[in-house]
Amino acid sequence: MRISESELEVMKLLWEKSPADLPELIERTKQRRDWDESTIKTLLRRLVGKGAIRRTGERRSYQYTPAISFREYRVDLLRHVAKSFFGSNLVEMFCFFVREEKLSAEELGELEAILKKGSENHD
Amino acid sequence: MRISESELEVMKLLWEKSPADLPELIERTKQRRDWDESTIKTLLRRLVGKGAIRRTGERRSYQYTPAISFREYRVDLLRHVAKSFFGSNLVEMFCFFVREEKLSAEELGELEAILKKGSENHD
DNA sequence: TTTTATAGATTACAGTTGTAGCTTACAATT
DNA sequence: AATTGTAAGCTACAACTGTAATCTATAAAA
Repeated sequence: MRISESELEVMKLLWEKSPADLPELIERTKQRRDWDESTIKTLLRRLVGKGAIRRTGERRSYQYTPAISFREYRVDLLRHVAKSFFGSNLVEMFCFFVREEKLSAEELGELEAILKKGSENHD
Repeated sequence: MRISESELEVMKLLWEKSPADLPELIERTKQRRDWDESTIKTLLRRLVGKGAIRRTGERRSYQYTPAISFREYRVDLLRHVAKSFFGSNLVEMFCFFVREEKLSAEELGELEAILKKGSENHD
């Protein structure tokens, strides 16, 4: 189930806060994109069609909720990237990142701390 | 300059080895995708049009070469993902990854080593 | 009860993508 | 010189995307 760029914008609104109804989504969209209301309606409809969001409640006041969580989505996305561009090798992807992104000393420190905490959960 | 999924397949061939000419690309594509030769020609044409690959040499034996390196492409991609899904916060993206991917102890060790080496380049 | 505002449905339309067929020009072969 | 194989060019066409206008039904307002 592929979610397009524009559709993602709507998903993000819902991930930030849901359920939400149309007026609310229209309102919150205005803060970031200059879309006509129709556009939002179309995107909602397509997302419901794709099964990416669920619609509940009564006609005229439907509530929209994401059907996949932000967490899931991000996990899948990173896995896809890892698979598609790093031969599924997560470590390689990390290395690449550290190497290319020239993280600051603080950032590197933070990461080390994270890793340390991570290892504690193992033997 | 957006490169589509199918186009990426062709880019990957070229990133692995280039310059390459059409017969070679057709041959190498057969190993992974069941595409008609026409499809490859179309994708090449579109990629040249988009400026993603360069064409040199004589008509009838053009050589194709990527115009962006694999490295650049991956950097841009990861930055895009970081920006679009982690508020541009690379560290957060890493954390998420470490947290969600349940890396093995060895992998975590590797990463720590990498980070350590990374910090050495800083003061 | 009539009017009005509007959520949601339907239709639109150009650009992109996935996938491929048909045409042309020319280098190599006969 | 005639034939042929095939890069490269041109055309095709349906599905998906980005973006929106128009229509319809109904809850709220007057």
